[in-house]
Amino acid sequence: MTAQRRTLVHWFRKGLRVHDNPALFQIFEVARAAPEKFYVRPIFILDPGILDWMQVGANRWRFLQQSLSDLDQQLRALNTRLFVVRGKPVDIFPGLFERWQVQLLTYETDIEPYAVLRDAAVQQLAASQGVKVDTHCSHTIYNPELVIVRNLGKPPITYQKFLGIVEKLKLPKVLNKPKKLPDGMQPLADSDIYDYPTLEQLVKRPEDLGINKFPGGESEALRRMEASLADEQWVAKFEKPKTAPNSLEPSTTVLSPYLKFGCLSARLFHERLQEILARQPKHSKPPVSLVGQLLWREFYYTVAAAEPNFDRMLGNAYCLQIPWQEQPEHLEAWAHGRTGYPFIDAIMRQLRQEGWIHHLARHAVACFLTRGDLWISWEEGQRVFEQLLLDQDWALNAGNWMWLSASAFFHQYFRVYSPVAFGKKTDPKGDYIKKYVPELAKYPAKCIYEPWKATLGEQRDYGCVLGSDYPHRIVNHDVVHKENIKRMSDAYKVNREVRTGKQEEGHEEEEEYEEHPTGKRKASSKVTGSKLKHKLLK
DNA sequence: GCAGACGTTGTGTTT
DNA sequence: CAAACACAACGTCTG
Repeated sequence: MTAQRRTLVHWFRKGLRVHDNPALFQIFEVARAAPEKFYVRPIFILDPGILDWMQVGANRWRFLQQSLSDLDQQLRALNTRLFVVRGKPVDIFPGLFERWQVQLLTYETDIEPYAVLRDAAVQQLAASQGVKVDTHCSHTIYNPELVIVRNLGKPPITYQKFLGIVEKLKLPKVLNKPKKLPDGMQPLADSDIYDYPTLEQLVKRPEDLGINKFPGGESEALRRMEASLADEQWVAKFEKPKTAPNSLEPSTTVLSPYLKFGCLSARLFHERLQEILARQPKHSKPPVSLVGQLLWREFYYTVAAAEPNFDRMLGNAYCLQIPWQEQPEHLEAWAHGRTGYPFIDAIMRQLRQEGWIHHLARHAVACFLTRGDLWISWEEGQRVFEQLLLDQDWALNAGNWMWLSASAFFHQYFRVYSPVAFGKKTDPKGDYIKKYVPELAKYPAKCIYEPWKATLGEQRDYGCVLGSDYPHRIVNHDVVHKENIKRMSDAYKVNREVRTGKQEEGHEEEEEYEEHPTGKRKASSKVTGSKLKHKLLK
């Protein structure tokens, strides 16, 4: 072993891939230019600090484990391997920099507040130890910071405005995977302490694991992308609102979990889509097209990059202040698929079992939890999704919850999804319900979406009596959704008054607002300022 | 400052 | 059976 060799480190966080990975690519380029001078160590840090920041359910732990296993395989094919290190980055790096004689550290940038703080601290450590750090923006097609600059310092808050900005930006050059390293660049003396974790090490509650319908990893991501792209007619015609939320097999690509972890490059997927569309003169367009779906992701990343409180109502510049109420029993019923609304319950059970539900299914259950029926804060729903979704993504989860609760980006709060009617359009017989709420399997089409319409005798015949075999509905949608529209109207009025500083005609006593606990997350100092503003709402 | 157009994905009834 | 409309009416952007 040559003692003088310095080490080149690429730090994987998201971006768990070797294709189109500029920060990894850079390490390989530098290494190949002077193979006798360097060792190469691609690392992943199992950071226990992440658990203060977010909840990760068993299915997503498994997805991560599979992604790391695949990543190690990809790297070994390139004549290196994955080095997994356990601990907090700020505790680990000083020792690694020293022991490995690190010369260069590269990583992909991330806009999530936890990552921003973490990375700033690591940058500082690196600087103090003379380690050069290079970062690359490759998780999104467009750099959120650049989009904000091009919109004169503020993120665009409508999709159309966002489109107008990014249409003028140039597209990134998509990279292949790097060429194999020459022999001898892998340090020899490493034991198995850097092996990627086993399933048993990561999944603390194996009883929570559902079927492994969407295995993690770059190989599976690319396979899945190719499968989706194979039917070019389908790609060209794709319109998201026309796909079914309750088909038994997904009606969309299910590439979201792979994009979330960066097993698939959004930039590569975008490029491949553009190639196909160039051959298909008649094709759908954003916001409904497949490219449009990628751009929704970019949109939320851009706005979220400008607001550290993007996942909260308080102190969030984009979020309307709405007096949601704490209702633990209703929340619990919703989260576990026991609302008594079969369509809602089927969706929530599919989510818990499989870790993925269709976008429109998310609409239905999110509307139901918040402005539609239960009047519970979108933050509560966000937390449940955060735990259960394979594709959980900080910016997208928060952004979509604000959208659905009409707290930001979407404002037509009087458009309420019916937990009965919405699903019937694409699954009139209720096959989807029968799969995920099997106790209702014998219910006929005429009442499977509204089992309370069956008489007690019929319920016995169908082998499922409400109140004992399946819950009574916890609210009456026809009644509460109208009350909630009124509440939304009142809340919007108060927000307008705060915004304009004027009181409107016919102003009446406002509902008392009780602050609800925000869980583990500590309120940052930024919250305080807007709490003042929030007081004004009373 | 203001009117009008527009906004990925509502429902239920009428024509 | 698809399209149009009422429902009661939001915020953002543009000219």
